Amino acid sequence: MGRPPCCDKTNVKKGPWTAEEDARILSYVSTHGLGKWTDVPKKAGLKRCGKSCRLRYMNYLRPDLKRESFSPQEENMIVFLHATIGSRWSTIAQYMPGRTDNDVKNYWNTKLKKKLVQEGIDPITHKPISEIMLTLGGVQPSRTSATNETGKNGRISCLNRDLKNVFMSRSDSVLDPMVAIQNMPETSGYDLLTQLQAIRLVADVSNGATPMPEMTTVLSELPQQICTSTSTCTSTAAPVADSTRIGNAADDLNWSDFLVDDIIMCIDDGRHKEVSSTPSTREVIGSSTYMDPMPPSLLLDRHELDFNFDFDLDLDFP
DNA sequence: AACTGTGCCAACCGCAGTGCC
DNA sequence: AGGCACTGCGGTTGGCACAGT
Repeated sequence: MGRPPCCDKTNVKKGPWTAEEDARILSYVSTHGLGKWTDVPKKAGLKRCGKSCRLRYMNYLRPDLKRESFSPQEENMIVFLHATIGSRWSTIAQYMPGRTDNDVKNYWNTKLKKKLVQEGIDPITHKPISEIMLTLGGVQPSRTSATNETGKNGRISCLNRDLKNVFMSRSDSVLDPMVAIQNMPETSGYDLLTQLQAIRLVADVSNGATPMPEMTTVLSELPQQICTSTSTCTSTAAPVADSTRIGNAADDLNWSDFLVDDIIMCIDDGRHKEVSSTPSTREVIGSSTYMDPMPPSLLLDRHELDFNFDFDLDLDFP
């Protein structure tokens, strides 16, 4: 037996909203505030489902919504967060003031996905498409085919290949994340551990977890130029991590920086356990195998570790 | 001008999570 | 503990606008 309908479907209007209906919702919200959406149709005199009212307000009528198109910084932000936490649009939207989950989702589906494919990156796994082809059936993509697939000039594929070579030539780093960390070159701005902690914090917050006090301390100790406090978020969405934060330096990023590699390593009581990176990010992040010192989701490959996490992480917590 | 294809975005739908009784 | 109501999320769809033929 299925779930009962949330409202009387036969007596509910569907389709585009009229200006009058919008005005009624705005009037209702200004008087009664947010919440109790099931009461809204009755009290506002609308023949709409409560869910529909909520959606209309949150996605269209909210006063803090941005109308302009997505900036390159926002694009980079979405790609990065998608690579980190998967298609958790509402979480991603929380890091983008003025954007709704629907906005982000639509933008991803209509623009970013295609853009990544054009760059030779699989939008689901964030791996190079050529690499996936190798995995699926051992097809060795030729230079020409790689060129054709990227739709451009294979620039990204070549870059990935080159990075891969560096990566593979340093198997010691690959096999032991701690060795990898020790072998890491100095990254500009602040150290790798801090970067990883910052990534973990983002993942934790996105996973609904309350950040450990020491994590927020870590962030508070980040260099001033990175953690510029420009928070002016006006979003009504709750745990708002405002801002401009990841913005600034995202300009310098290339989307290949967000590539996820084949193998990530778990530390298991000192033993190394190889796990596939293919399960969805949701599974990884939500996994009970989440363990210290570094959770699987944060055992990023060399590419990502080299990634200069030069975001403006200015996170506000409730 | 008419038709077709494509892109985009608002809205819908079904399900999961949560809190209350 | 279990049922119910409500809220929120993510996937999908409908339809409009525009470009191309």
